[in-house]
Amino acid sequence: MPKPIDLNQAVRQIRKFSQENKRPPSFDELRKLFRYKSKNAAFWLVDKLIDSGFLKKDKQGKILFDSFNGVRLLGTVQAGWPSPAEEELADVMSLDEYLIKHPDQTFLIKVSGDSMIDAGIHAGDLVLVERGRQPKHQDIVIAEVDNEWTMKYYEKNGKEVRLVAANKKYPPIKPREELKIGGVIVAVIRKYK
Amino acid sequence: MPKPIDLNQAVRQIRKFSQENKRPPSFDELRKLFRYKSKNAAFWLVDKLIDSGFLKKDKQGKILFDSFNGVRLLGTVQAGWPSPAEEELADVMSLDEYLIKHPDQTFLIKVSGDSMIDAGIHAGDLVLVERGRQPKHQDIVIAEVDNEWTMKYYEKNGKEVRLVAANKKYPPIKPREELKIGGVIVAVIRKYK
DNA sequence: CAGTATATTGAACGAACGTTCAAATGTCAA
DNA sequence: TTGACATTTGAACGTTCGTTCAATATACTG
Repeated sequence: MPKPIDLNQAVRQIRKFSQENKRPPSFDELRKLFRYKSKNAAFWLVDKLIDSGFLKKDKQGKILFDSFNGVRLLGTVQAGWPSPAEEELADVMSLDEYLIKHPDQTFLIKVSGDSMIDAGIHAGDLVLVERGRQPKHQDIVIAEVDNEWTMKYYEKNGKEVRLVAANKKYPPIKPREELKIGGVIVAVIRKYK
Repeated sequence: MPKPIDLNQAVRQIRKFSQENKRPPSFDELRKLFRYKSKNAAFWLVDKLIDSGFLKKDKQGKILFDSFNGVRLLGTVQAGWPSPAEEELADVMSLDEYLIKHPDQTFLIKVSGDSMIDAGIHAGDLVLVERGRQPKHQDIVIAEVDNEWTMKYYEKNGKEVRLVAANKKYPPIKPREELKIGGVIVAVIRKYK
């Protein structure tokens, strides 16, 4: 038999194509990518990748790449750096899909101020905010207090609701009238450099 | 003239299709999506969206959606909640593309331990690590110290290199021999719930 | 060496693709 | 009412699409 093909590398090439073109390749584009002379060789390759669970096809037979935008998810810091073999097997995860469940109701907002500093949320961080969701006890919310918007812990004991900053400088707030909640923080993102 | 179409809503529908199908729609799929009877109506719509800068086409004429995975990027927390008009105009940003410049060299690792707690990096957070990059002064790196991998600040004064934890509990380390750097932290991600 | 499973070629098919053109529709202003 | 313009229809074109089939090449096994 001819030399067996490296499925992992094939997937990587297809992922690269998809990232660059923002869409999965067609079979003829795959033929060029792998330097086949026949389109059917690509067809055959894709079938093999599907059998191995790397790819899918949609109803029209087009290649469906579940998460061509993403990073490999490895173990923990302590585990240190994995071997190349482990790297290959790592799951690829799209941060967008992982963090954003409801794209229409989710926004990215830059943090200013230090009211949540003890929760590890610094000025300059980005927070993913989902609006229109009912906050639960100890969720971090964006709320309007005295005509100003801030981030606070949402604390509910029985019927009493308090807004608590993660910073001793700021006292807890018991909203007297209606409580305006802009949204619930679902994630924090800090980018360096 | 017939009633003008809502470009913003059109873009939103196309984005939704792209998210669900992991690829941009074809013109015939657009026809169905907008309930046109002629494929050319969709063609015309796309032309208009391109003129307005919402879309592009690639060399093959296929619809190219720059970031159909993404969130709308709004202002700051203090600015509070924007009006619907502002929401429409907000830039859509893909977290994957924003955070990951070199997909092949970037990994997601779960943080254990508290060595970087004062830098707002908690146990359970995810860090994006880029390998094979030369760390600069004050970068956060993953390094091997005494056969253990940890996160530390990389500090370089002249020729002397130190690894400093963001936690007073741990003393700075001056590596005696070679210094094994696993990678440089480019982002921190914390997901709630 | 022959046998066999894997891998690749080449040609062909109907369907879906992006694109074009001419014609028809609706709606507002004059 | 009419003219001007924006939108939609419908049909047609060459091209690329996913898929199929038969034939061939490759490299390991017995």
